Amino acid sequence: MDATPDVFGAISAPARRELLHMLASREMPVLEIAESFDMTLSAVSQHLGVLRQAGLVRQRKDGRQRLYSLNPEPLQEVASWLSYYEPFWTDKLTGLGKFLEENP
Amino acid sequence: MDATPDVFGAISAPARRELLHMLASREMPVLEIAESFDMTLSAVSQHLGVLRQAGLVRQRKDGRQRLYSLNPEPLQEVASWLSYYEPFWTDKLTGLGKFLEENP
DNA sequence: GGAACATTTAAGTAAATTCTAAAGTATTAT
DNA sequence: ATAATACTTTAGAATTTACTTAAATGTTCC
Repeated sequence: MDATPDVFGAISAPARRELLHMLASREMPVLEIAESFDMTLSAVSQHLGVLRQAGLVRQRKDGRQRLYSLNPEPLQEVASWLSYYEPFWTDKLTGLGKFLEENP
Repeated sequence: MDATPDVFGAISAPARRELLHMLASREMPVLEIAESFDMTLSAVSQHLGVLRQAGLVRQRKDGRQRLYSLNPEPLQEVASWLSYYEPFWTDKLTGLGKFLEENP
């Protein structure tokens, strides 16, 4: 029950990144998702909960199943954070960065 | 002493993201870095250690100081992970994604 | 040499994370 | 109504994390 929707924290666990990757292909119920994982259904459900809190997945009720699907929007926060650093490695390749660093 | 250089884990802590941001401007010794943080010098040093294990910062000895600098290359792993999801949110905006989802 | 400085490492603690097993809640089937 | 299914939630153990304080290491200054 964490009120903070921490995207960076949510994607820090490899298992959760795998979950996102699975859900990128299509909407899926928990049982089907859990088949691919070497952990309890309960553990998978808990991971999905974390992703949900971060807004990275959506849940939809369909009978007794809960269908989960990817909601990639919050990843934009990561993308925009990263975009700040992108020039650093592209510049390293072009040599421009070195020039700018030496001429502030 | 974790042997795994986990970039995602390294950037998951807000304090460490701040550290990276600081070091993006220039090389700095630990004391100067720590001034901006509301924690012990020791804590900062430990965070820098985590970043170093992930390869995100470089350390250089200069007299009794250790000068830290940004090494953004490992962030490319995050960038390439993210690039997989980028089409999802751009497509949402253009409407192309919806079409592709509906016509698999 | 010894004191002051810059930093790391060690030791300990509190809190958060990740899991399991078991119990609880809906929903469907008989 | 009962039983089975699909899932969530709770409770608890084991591990990891994020700190603090204190001791240890290396470097410069006198």
